[in-house]
Amino acid sequence: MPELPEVETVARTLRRTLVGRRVEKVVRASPLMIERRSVRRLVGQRIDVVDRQGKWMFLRTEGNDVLVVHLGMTGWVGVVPKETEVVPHTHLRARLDEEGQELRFVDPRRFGEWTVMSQPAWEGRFGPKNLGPDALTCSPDELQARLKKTTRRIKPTLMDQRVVAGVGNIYADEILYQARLAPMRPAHSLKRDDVERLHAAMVGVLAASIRDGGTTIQSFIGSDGREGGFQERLLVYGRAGRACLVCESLIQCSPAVVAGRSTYWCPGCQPAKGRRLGRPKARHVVSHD
DNA sequence: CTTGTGCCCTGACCGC
DNA sequence: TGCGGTCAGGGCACAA
Repeated sequence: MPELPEVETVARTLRRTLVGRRVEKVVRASPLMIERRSVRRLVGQRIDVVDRQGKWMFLRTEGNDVLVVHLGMTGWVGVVPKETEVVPHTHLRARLDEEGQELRFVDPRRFGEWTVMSQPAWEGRFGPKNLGPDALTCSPDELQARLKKTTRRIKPTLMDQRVVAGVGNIYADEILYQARLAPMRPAHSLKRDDVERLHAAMVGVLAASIRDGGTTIQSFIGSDGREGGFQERLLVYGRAGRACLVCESLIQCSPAVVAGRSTYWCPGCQPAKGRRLGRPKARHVVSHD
């Protein structure tokens, strides 16, 4: 469930609590998720930088290695006092040079990733061919150029991390709703003003969620132990059968738009291609300020 | 190229 | 109270 805003929330906490510290000793590393060679490469290294691109975190060490962290669905990473209770599914405990502090990685579902690799290996795996520009900093022009190249529907395209990095199922629905675009519209059919609305909605929704510390639906907890607040501002996700807050049409839910993934949208505000949009409403994009 | 399916995995939830 | 079934979904492999 962590998407860009949740990962950014975690990254900001790690910049405060982990950057500049050295991993002195790994107390425990579960072979279920963490390779021995990753542990070997990490021990003795200082974490210098926490980068984030989309849902991926890249922690650079002084030895020019990269600790790749993905939270998957249920991942949690953070720095805690070593006495802190060890919760189930804690896959890594590492002692830091800061007295009594421990770096921990927890992931019940094990959809996450925790790998230490060399810089060249990192470049091979996360080059521009494999991971698109971060959704927060992708320009409207770049977004349009990327959407133009494919006949796929806009929702799966937006969720394709090679196209733009950071948007998952929940935010895709919120973004398309605010942009008044039907999720099944072919990506290459979007006109300039469609893309401009899409870009504004994408940046607006993601930034608003970051300000709220992310969305906590089932499980997301920040590195500082706090839940997010954006779940209270979701306008379509999870609202199937309820009235649209703008036009009062019933919110639809279908798993058919993206294979196996639930998709929520408003048939009134997000008409399929061919139907004209209704009278534009100045306040359609709900302000999160 | 596209779409669909299934897998990984656990916990929350629902109906009986 | 308990038990089995279903669902959730990020990323990926694979088939059509």
